Amino acid sequence: MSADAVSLVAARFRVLAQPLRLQILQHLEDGESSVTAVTNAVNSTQPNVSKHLKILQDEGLVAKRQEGNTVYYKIADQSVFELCEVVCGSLKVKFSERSAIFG
Amino acid sequence: MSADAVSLVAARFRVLAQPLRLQILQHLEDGESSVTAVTNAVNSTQPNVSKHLKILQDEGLVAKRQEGNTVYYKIADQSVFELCEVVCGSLKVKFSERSAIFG
DNA sequence: TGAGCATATAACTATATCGTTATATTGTCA
DNA sequence: TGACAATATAACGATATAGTTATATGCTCA
Repeated sequence: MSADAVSLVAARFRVLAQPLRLQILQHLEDGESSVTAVTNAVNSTQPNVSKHLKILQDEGLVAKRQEGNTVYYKIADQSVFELCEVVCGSLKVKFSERSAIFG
Repeated sequence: MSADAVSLVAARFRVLAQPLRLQILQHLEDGESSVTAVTNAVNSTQPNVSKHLKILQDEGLVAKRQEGNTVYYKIADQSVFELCEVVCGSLKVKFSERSAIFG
């Protein structure tokens, strides 16, 4: 993998390296949702959620659709959930190994 | 996924969200390597590489072995490469879609 | 048209992270 | 033992990011 490719991969990971953004993605997994609905679901403020949604959109992970004056966001890239599953599997191993150290 | 789990998953992504750390992992994919060898391979400084290796080890992604006064690191979690492949596939789609916008 | 709602943006603060330089630690070997 | 080599740690400066508050934009409907 070239240095440029490595940077882009790192950038993708950085977008995912935020608990709130993961929560937003998790919420959107249930289907498209307005900004207000997302805000309530993740228990944050509207401007903060709006900013995070923009970051997710720039990365191509979500897409938006406007209807009247409300904007609906939805998942645009299912790979996110595949990534989370791989990480969860790895973390499960990691912590069970460390737990085993104490018998 | 619980809020605690989300935080741990985000932390894993954060560790991977660093070009230099990805380069280090990429180098270690070829087999175990001393700190000096890694330092040369990724073209950085010894203290910087040492610090990044510690972060990778704390996350369980690499393991170390000491022999004399040189320390050898190796990959301890192959899931890293699976993650990179998934991301690469996703980025390929993302950029080809954006490229298509311009015909 | 103008009031009100939904969303986006701007400005700011606080915190975290990267890389560097300097130094400590630990092991080898003459 | 003492000098040197390999690695780790400490301290620091610079940059980036998250969250907040305030405000702007844009749509709807009375």
